[in-house]
Amino acid sequence: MSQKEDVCQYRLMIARDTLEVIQGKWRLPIIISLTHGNKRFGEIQRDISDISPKMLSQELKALETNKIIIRTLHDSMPVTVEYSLTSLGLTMKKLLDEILDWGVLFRKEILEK
Amino acid sequence: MSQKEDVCQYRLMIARDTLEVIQGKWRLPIIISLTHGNKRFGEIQRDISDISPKMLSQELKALETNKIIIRTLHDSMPVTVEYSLTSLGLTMKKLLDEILDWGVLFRKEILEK
DNA sequence: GTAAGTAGTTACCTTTGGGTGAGTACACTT
DNA sequence: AAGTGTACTCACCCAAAGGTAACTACTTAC
Repeated sequence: MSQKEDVCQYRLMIARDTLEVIQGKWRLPIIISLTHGNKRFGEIQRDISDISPKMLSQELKALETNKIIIRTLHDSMPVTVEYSLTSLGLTMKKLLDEILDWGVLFRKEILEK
Repeated sequence: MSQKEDVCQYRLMIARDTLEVIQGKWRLPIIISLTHGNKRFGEIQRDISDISPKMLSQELKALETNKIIIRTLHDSMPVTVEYSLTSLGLTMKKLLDEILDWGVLFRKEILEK
């Protein structure tokens, strides 16, 4: 196999790793919501108005497993839970920016034509 | 609603636009394959060895609809079809690079620990 | 004691995404 | 005339993703 093909194969493998983390309808929205500050369960739900508590709970767990976010329990009077990005989660900032920049471009090129 | 919340809502909307284009198991791999040069149907299939012709055909059509790739028919002796990135497809380069960079980081941080 | 807000869970159902295997249509080779 | 390579398509099936509605458990406010 040529070196060029090797590079392509390597990139395809890496892309699958990233995809495993961000795949699905809700994970990127949840991460984006958390880039705007640490949030409680209900606050994320209000940001993403059409997500059900089931999906939110499920996807938060998956993101926690992948060490993208962290769940903190506050033993205040009404027990509250705070979700925040981990240092690994924060490294997605550039990736998120590119997704948003491209989305703007796509909207300009396609959706508005 | 505060201005900060408006920004968050706007980003969530844009992210959905991008997601619509790249969502699924195969679209990013196909696009990545095409960043390594224009390819024929069979060549993409060889790059992504576990994709079925059905899925490849289906996803190529979706990417063509979104103006990410273009299908060119060559009336050579055995009729061949060449797929290539459009100018819009080429604008995904930075996004793809971030996905790959982050995948490398993720592999280092999680998969290798 | 009733309501409202916290953060979820559970069961059930539908939809979609994707897999499998076979078949098609055309041309070129032998 | 049989086989090979190109680029698919079609029918069928299953599992995963996601939606819906109801319910839980705890606390504070009224």
